[in-house]
Amino acid sequence: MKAETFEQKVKAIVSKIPKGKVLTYGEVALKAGSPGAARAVGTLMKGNYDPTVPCHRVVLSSGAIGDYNRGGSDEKIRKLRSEGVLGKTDTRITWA
DNA sequence: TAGTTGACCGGAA
DNA sequence: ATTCCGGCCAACT
Repeated sequence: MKAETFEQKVKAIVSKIPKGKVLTYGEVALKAGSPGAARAVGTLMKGNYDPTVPCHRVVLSSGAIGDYNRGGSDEKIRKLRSEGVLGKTDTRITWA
């Protein structure tokens, strides 16, 4: 076995996020095997973004968007609206 | 090895 | 409703 870093695990999980859906950092961390490591997830993202990892589909559990290494929250929101996750004027995630 | 940092989370004032 | 605080985890220096 090899000791994979969270970076590898998180990347695999985030890349598995279906289109039109978003996960929170806490959810990703939970699936990564470490519940509560939401900060660690963000830490890895900011230093390791990948074209195969739609990190723009990862948002804060509070409903906020969070930051983005590719154009700020504005670009991130814009992508989420393109996915249909956010409304045309919505800038926050809304769960049922 | 230990210390610091950070795209967070949740509760309290 | 907004703002402040502490806590959690992993990576970086």
